Amino acid sequence: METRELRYFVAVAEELHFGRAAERLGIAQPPLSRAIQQLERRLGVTLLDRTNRTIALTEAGTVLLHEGRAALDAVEAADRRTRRAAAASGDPGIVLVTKAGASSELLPKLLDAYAAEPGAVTVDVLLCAPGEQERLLRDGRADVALLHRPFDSAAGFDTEELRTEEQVAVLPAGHPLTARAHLRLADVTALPGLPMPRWPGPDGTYPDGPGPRVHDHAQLLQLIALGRAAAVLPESSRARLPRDLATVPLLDAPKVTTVIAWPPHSRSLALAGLVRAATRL
Amino acid sequence: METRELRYFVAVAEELHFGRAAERLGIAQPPLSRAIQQLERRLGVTLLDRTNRTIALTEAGTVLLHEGRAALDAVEAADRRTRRAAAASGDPGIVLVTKAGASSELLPKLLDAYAAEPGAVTVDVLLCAPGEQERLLRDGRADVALLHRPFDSAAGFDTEELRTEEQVAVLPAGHPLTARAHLRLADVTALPGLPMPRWPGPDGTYPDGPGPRVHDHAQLLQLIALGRAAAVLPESSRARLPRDLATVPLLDAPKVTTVIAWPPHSRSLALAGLVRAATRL
DNA sequence: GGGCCGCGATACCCGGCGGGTATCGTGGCG
DNA sequence: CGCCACGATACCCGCCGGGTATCGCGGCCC
Repeated sequence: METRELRYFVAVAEELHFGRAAERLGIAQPPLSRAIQQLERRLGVTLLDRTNRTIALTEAGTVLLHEGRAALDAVEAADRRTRRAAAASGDPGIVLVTKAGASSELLPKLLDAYAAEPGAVTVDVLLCAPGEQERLLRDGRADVALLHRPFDSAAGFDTEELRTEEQVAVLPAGHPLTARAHLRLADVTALPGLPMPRWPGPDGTYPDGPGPRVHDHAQLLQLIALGRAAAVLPESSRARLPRDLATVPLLDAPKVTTVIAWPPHSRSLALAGLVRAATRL
Repeated sequence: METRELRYFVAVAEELHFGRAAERLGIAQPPLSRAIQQLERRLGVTLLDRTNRTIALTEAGTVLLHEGRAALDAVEAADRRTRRAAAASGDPGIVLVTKAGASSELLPKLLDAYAAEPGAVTVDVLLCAPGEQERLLRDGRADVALLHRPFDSAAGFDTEELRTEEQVAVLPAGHPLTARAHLRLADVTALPGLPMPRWPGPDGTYPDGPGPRVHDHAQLLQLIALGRAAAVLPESSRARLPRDLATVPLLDAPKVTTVIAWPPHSRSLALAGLVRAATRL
């Protein structure tokens, strides 16, 4: 199976429309139809149910969509990491990715601790939207990530736990609940007029619900300040909250564990040094 | 980057010889030379140092060899799992792989416990040589594995720990040391005339040393019975040892943890059921 | 209910590229 | 010093990936 075939199939499976998929791929529709047919013939498997107007994934097609995405990520990672290894030979810098707005106190400590080690290389920090880190790590744009379980999934990576912390409710300053010494999750998840915001899932779509749609930390904070939302965040994020927001400890929110994660087959000495520095913090 | 190019490069990088690599790939040597040149040009990276008689991997080439193998495994897994999903639609059986000769009491219990669950599907058991399991799991020939840390690496998989056990020394019956109530690692690793056997590494080559080369459990047991080797094995393997072998508890050997492992992006309900059954044992 | 439209499939053509054979250039080694 | 081993180059061919034109068909709107 060639990566070109995989790319084509993933495009069709995601769009469920040959025309749009072809456009996305920058080719015409007929070659795409033929390519998918050839793929099905070579696999000996029906991937799409064509009901002559619309198409749907078969069971096998669903499997190939998932596995194919993972495979394409792996190929892309091979490409990118090879390029980087050649470009930066002499200074094989590390790219660390983390959620924008998170780990605001841990990250500087980690960077300082690692920089003090003998033989430390430069560490580029990449800040990204929540849920994007795993993808960057998988497809080679990053070498190591700070993840926050249980929000982020560390499946498929090697990890070391760095710290565990409680969560707090974040509310507009002056909200009645800010007078309370502590809250329970149920108190904040169903506040009238202050719905919990919705984050996009791994596929880029938003779940249904009343809350405003957000895709980064700054957006979220602004919405809370405007009195349009409430949120539950790890207590370490308190340090970087603007003054017009208030926090209240939560008694029953799940704890958040910060982990450092890297692709399991990494062979980089520099990465090993960074992980060592992290675990010693 | 196409998988064809990756396959070609991996072959050349492993053989370090264009002629042999071409033979292995079933093509002639000139197209292979050209393909590698094209790959290098497209990546903008030198992958091989050609000293006009012999070739060596550059730094970037080493990276591409590792990442490329992983990527090829992922593509192969996509192919195989798709075929299996289509072929066995209706009975999407599970393939479980474990080291031949290990987990001899745990495995039947697990299979029985799972078979008793409602909705259980057939589980095919695949026995393989030590160190092969990870590869089978990665390239889609198996869905789930029983691994034994620290011998097997569970890097890149999701796991659940099932049990932890001590190790014992395995010696020919009648050997003087079998009279002792317990031993230390140092007592058995440097026995005159009874060297520890050598296992092949992930790349198929054997480390240097005096011990005989073995590649499966049965071989190992026969060599011990012949008085040509000693071994250190988990105590659960005692149950299936032939009578002409004796075991002595070890005080300072690392404990062995049996884990059930599966690819992190699995979506199979049947697999989830098997894992649940395993954790309840 | 009929015609139009949207969408996937088919037909056919072309150019590029993957693969083959023949041969060269050049170090290493006997 | 000359042969040999090995990678690179030159050149040719056939296939396949991609394009345009068109068909078949079912839904939908008037």
